[in-house]
Amino acid sequence: MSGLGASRATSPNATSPVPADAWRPIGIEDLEPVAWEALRDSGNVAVVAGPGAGKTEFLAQRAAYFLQTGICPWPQRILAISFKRDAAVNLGRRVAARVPEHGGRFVSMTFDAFTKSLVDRFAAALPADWRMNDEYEIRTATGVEVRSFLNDLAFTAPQPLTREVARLQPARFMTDLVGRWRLPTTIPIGDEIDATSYAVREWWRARYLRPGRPKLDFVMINRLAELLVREVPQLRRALRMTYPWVFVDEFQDTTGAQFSFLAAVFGDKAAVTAVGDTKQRIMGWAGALPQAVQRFAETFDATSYSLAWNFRSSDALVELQHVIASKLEPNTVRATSKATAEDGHDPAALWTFRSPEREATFIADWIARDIANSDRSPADFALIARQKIKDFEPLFRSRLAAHCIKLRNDDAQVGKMRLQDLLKSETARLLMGLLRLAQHPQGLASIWQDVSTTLERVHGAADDDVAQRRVGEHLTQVTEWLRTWLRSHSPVTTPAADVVQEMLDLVDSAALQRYIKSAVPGEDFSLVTDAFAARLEEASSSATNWGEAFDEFECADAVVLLTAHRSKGLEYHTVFFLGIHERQWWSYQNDPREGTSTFFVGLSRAAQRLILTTDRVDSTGPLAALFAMLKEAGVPEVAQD
DNA sequence: ACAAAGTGTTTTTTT
DNA sequence: AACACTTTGT
Repeated sequence: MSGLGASRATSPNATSPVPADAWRPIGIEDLEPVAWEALRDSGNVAVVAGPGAGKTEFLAQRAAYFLQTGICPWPQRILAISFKRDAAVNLGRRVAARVPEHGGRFVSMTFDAFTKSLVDRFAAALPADWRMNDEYEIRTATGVEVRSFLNDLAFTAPQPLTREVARLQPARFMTDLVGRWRLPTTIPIGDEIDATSYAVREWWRARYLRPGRPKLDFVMINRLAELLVREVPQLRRALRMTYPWVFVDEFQDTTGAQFSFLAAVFGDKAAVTAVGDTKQRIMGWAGALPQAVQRFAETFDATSYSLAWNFRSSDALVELQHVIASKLEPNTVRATSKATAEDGHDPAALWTFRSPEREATFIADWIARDIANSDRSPADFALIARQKIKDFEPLFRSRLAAHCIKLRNDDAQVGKMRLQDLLKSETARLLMGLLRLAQHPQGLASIWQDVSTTLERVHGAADDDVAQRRVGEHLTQVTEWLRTWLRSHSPVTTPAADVVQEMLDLVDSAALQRYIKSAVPGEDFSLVTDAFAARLEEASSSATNWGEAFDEFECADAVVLLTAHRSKGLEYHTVFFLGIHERQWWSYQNDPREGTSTFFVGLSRAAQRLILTTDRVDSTGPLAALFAMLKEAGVPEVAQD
């Protein structure tokens, strides 16, 4: 079997292996002693690591170690699985930068991309009862669809099951029931044992096992992939041979379906490295297993390692984080801060305000003053809230604008996308790169590099000098044309859609679309270009020149406003955690564990300063536990009115 | 026609 | 908890 990986591997004699004990980390000073142990452990490994421990960096170094020492010899590969596309791309890039000569043997993709690729390639090998009669379509069932399905089923279910079927929870149906149901090789007719199996089988009948196009969502694709690897031993063997090493990032977010898939493919014979932090599990409502990391260690008989260094936060903030971490996991070891401590300011405070307006004004003034008195820039500050980011945006935008400081709402809806996703998409990066090159007459080397690398891939010129030169010349021309075009069009009067169209006319947009489809599957080309146009329209409406419009589009140097969920994995010098009150944290009492984790994730983004805000410190209300933790950590309360 | 009562949503990922 | 939206009752 060939071509299981996404990219081609480099030839075997590109480099000679480095002896294992002579190997040194690349691009970083050193690793902590426990990380060294975990890195050298070639079995199943569970790495537990808190905020700022450098989980992704650890995986990148472990990959470099395996590839350079020949522990993972050519042509074998490492498979890295992440949950978010963005995380998969970041990890892939990091490894490619560390070990370019082996980059092709590090395959980094999302869980869903991996399972879908298996179903797409090997659907013909599915057992007869599960064979697809037509091309499937991806349709995620809405809550309403699931609810009405279960409602109807309660009436049609056989007598002894009706009561139980009626009691099934629609919200948990897909993740917990469909997700954990292993598809039987042959579908039994009648004789249902229990309500769950009956309901799930009927779900498959209604969406998949029926005439017409099957409707699948990612949970169902996962189940088909699990059935494939369970039923087709050759496929299982091929996967294990191709990928003797498997990395899974953010393991605490693993769902039941994903866990059982991993066990089915790599349960033995492959060495799986799971990295995660149970204390940062904030996706439980989306089906994340409660004890995924612990279960992994047990099921895969993995050796556990706990990283204890924190490269992000000052010692005082690590101490504060430890108080909350201990509530989530009583045996947590206090991390050691490896961040350079700054002095001159208090590490943490809880501010109370009488009104949202006063809060926004005070904080905007405070940020402006802090920037004026330091070498910090707006991008060093983040405003984090639990939810309803929309409510904060106008207030803070206007107050910050008074000091000429921009605000970027990463949670904002742009067309059919979120701003954070748009700014990170491959297509948007390329389009903005082209505009920037056209804008700057002398050109920016890094942007040129970025754009031309992408265009080389678009035109399949990666290993061909002549074709590369042609792409380079073409880019010079495109840049010139675009520059002339922009000169003759004003940002205020030109519809942004025309700018996008002009660019797509200048580059080979068909080739670009094909490239995007193969390189970043899941990135919907027209969705991104529409969102790009919408954002550019907004950004250019008040701009006096194109440069200003592009700055406004990217908002690279701006105070960032985002949800605690969206802030996961990010860090800022100063974090304002807004709205520690019941209106934002109404769901806290439904699930205090997950609520505390969300709190922990948000506040652990801060490197040097953390300021929490509320309207009233209510030490007896529903959020008493949160305020008590802050009190225990010695966070001073300051009434700012 | 309008008010009262009921329901859904909020945090979000994946091709 | 608080809001937006829909259904029901007079």
